Order: sequence, then C-alpha cells, then structure tokens
Amino acid sequence: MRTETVENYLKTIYNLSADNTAVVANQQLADKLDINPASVTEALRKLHELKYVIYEKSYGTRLTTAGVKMALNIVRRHRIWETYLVKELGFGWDEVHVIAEELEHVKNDKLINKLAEILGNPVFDPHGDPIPDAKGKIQKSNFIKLSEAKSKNNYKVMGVTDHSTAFLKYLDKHHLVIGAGVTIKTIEEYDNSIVLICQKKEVNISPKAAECIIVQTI
Amino acid sequence: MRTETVENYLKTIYNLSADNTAVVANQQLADKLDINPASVTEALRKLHELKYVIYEKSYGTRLTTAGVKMALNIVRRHRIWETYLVKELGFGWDEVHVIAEELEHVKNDKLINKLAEILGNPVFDPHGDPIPDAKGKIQKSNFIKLSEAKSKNNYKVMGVTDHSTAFLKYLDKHHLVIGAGVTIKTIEEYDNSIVLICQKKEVNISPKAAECIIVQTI
DNA sequence: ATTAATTTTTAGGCATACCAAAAATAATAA
DNA sequence: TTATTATTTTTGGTATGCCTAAAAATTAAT
Ligand SMILES: [Mn+2]
Ligand SMILES: [Mn+2]
Ligand SMILES: [Mn+2]
Ligand SMILES: [Mn+2]
Repeated sequence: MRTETVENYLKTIYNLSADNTAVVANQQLADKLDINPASVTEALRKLHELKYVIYEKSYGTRLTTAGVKMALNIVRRHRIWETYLVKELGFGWDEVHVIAEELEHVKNDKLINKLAEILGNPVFDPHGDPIPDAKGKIQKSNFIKLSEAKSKNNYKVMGVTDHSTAFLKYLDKHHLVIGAGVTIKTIEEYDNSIVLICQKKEVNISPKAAECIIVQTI
Repeated sequence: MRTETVENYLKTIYNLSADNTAVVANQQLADKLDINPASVTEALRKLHELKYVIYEKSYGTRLTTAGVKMALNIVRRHRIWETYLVKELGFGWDEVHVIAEELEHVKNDKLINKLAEILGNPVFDPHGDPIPDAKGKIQKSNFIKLSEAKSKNNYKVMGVTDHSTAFLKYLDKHHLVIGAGVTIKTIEEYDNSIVLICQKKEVNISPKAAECIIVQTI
C-alpha cells in the first residue's frame, strides 16, 4: 500500500528526523501534517505493520531501511519538481513548494529522471536542500545556520529551512537569495539578533529568521 | 467538493457524451471507470446533489453548465500535459495517457497555462483531440472516422480515439502517425475491412481499428 | 403479450483516513 | 516526591468511495 497518505507520513518523518538518527514524536507529526494526534497514532501503527517504520509506543518513531528508501524517493521527486518549476517554468522559489506537494505523488520515475536530466542532474533544490540521486544518495555539505555565524565573518547564503511564501518573499526583499554574499556586522548579545551587510545595505535579522537561513563560510 | 473522484466522473461523462447532447448510461461509466454499477449509481446521486450533473433515475446523466465547465478544465489539463510530455520531454504518444491521468489532478491553473504558453497554445493534443483554451473554448473540426472514408480517396490522419499503448504501437509500426497521408485502396464489402496505402506500403485495417482512426479529406 | 436478458437500484458491508473526548502515560515543576 | 502539565493512546464516530448479492425496472426477443 503506497498511498499518498503513506508517502506524506514517510516524507515528513524523514524531514523531522535529522540525519535519520533522532526519533520523531507523534506531536511533531501531528503539527507538521496538521492532523489530530489520535490519527497519527493510528497511522503509525499501520506503518509499523507495513514495516516502513519502527514505532515504539509512547516513545517515538524512526524509519526502517524500506522507509528511508521510499522517503528518499519522494523527497527526490519533490525537490526535482521544485527545481524544474523554478529553472524551466519560471516560477518563484516562494511558490513552488505547494505545487511540488502535489506533483511529488505522480508515480512515474522515468518522468522524474527525465526532468533531472534536463536540469543537468542538480544536487540542490531552489531552497538549498540536497536532492537525492536516483539511487537515493545525497550530497553532504558543511553548511551552518546563520544563527551560528560569527561576527565580522563573510558567508554565502546556501539555503533556507522555512519554505513559507511569507518568509521567502521577505528574503527576496532584502536580496537574501541563494548565492548572495553577506557579512556579519554585529550580533546583539542581549537577544542574538543579527545586523548583516548584503549588497552594501544593512539588514536586521531576527533570531527566529537566523535559524532558518543556511550559510557557508567564504 | 472537488475530489479526484469527482474530476474523473465529470471528465468521463464529458468524454462519453458526444457534443454534450447525448445522455450517458450508468453502464458506460461503470465500464470506462472500471467501477461497479452500484457505485456509479451512488456517485451520480451525489454529483446531482452537488449540481454538477442532471441525473435522471434509470434514464441517464448529462452535465450541467457547472459540470461542463469543470470537465473542460480537466480535459484541458489532461491534454496540455500529454502535449508537454511528448513535445518537451520526449515521451511517446503511446505512453503519455497514463501519466496525464495523474497530472491532470494537480490543482494549479497557472502551471497549465505556463505549459500551454511554452507549447505555443496548442489546439490539438498528441492523439488529435482538441485542447480547450483557458476559457473552455474548443476548436471545431470536420474530421471523420476512417471507417466512414470512401474508396480511392486521399486522407490525412488527424487523430485516434483509442489511447491504449497496444493500439498506438500498432499504428506506429505501420507509420500511421498523426499527419500521415493515406489512400484508400479497397474496402471489403463483406466485413468493411480496409486496405490502404501509407508510405507506399499496403496496410490492412480491421473495421474495429478503422473506428478508432480519425482522418480528414485532402 | 410474455418471456428473457440487460441494466439499474437497493441493501448491507468493508477499508481508509480522518475527528473529538476521555483515559492512560510521561515529563516537568514545585 | 508529589502535583501539574503535556503527550499519547483508546474509544466511539463520521465521510468517502468502493464492493457483492438481490430486487426492481427497463429493454429486447419470441
Ligand atoms: Mn504530499
Ligand atoms: Mn525545496
Ligand atoms: Mn484521472
Ligand atoms: Mn490525448
């Protein structure tokens, strides 16, 4: 049974479980999927029976090898579609996520591989997230969150972890797009808000926003 | 409620009701959708309540204005995707129908219009079926079925009404692709099978196949 | 006009995927 | 450690969309 529901659960468990080491709580899933916790319990019991997850009652859930495999496949589809929508069809990075949420469920890997080929087998999507290859292999990176950046250093924006239209439009406004170079001017000790320079202009970044911007030292 | 199920019923009723004049029988729907007649009865009662169809018990069903509108929108999506898959992504005309059956349900008209624009707003899909424009307007044509063709006349292949891979591959084998010119050599009086010339080669067409090939006089 | 065949509808069920409310567990604070 | 809060699970329902078997209605054949 590989329903859209199953695909969405596995993808979400994958996304919530950093490095696939951490166990995912029911509550986290309920929040992300916008579903009642009672329904999550039910679903996890079924996914456990299907051998896609190891669900330990009242403790947490992690993916099995089969679960990871399917999750990677869906994540690949999602990110390839996002990239295609931006690069080939002219959509903005702030509008592709919702569309990809639907397109990712179209069951045809030849289609995905064709799109990937046209795109030159990209390794990162428009939000800087790594795209698994057809075999499920993912490019490793040494990116950090902007909230972990040090004063006076120079960085390049590599990605975001919040895919909401509101956040991405806010970034666009301040030219904080992928590839942009930024210099940390000051970090406010009191609340960790950051003042940085981007395109010669000062931008004030809240700690919350800094958590969602991924950068690399340059 | 615009579920995938509703979309599939409306699209199928539209496709079965030539010119939107004929009433569609439950049986026809059951056959096309590969669903039990009892389920069809149920579904039609609901669609009637939703005001998408006028369903007269034990008589037949036709689309309301709202129903036609939605059907045309789905048909447009389906045919635009088929065209895009063939023209831009290199798929064969025999493999795109099943993929489009899924893609047609992705709810984003900006996406469809973008694809249409890239394709130059095509008016016919890879099987010769007319593509409704964004407003639902359809190009009229004076095509006939090959089964209605007359001996000694010349025709151009304009489309097919059977979208199965088997049939399309059979046509490919005899070079009976869209745009191909054919001459009717003889029509067997006994069973109406046709012998035609295509690319200087004789091809024997069964009455069943002739029903599914659409041509235009040249 | 009957009979026979086909189609449609009704009736009773089943699986999936969700929910709200209450009970049980676990985590945190006092 | 006990009390409070938060999370998880159980229980009992709902809506959708499908099914089979049997009854009713329609259509076709004799
Ligand atoms: Mn999804
Ligand atoms: Mn992304
Ligand atoms: Mn469909
Ligand atoms: Mn077509």
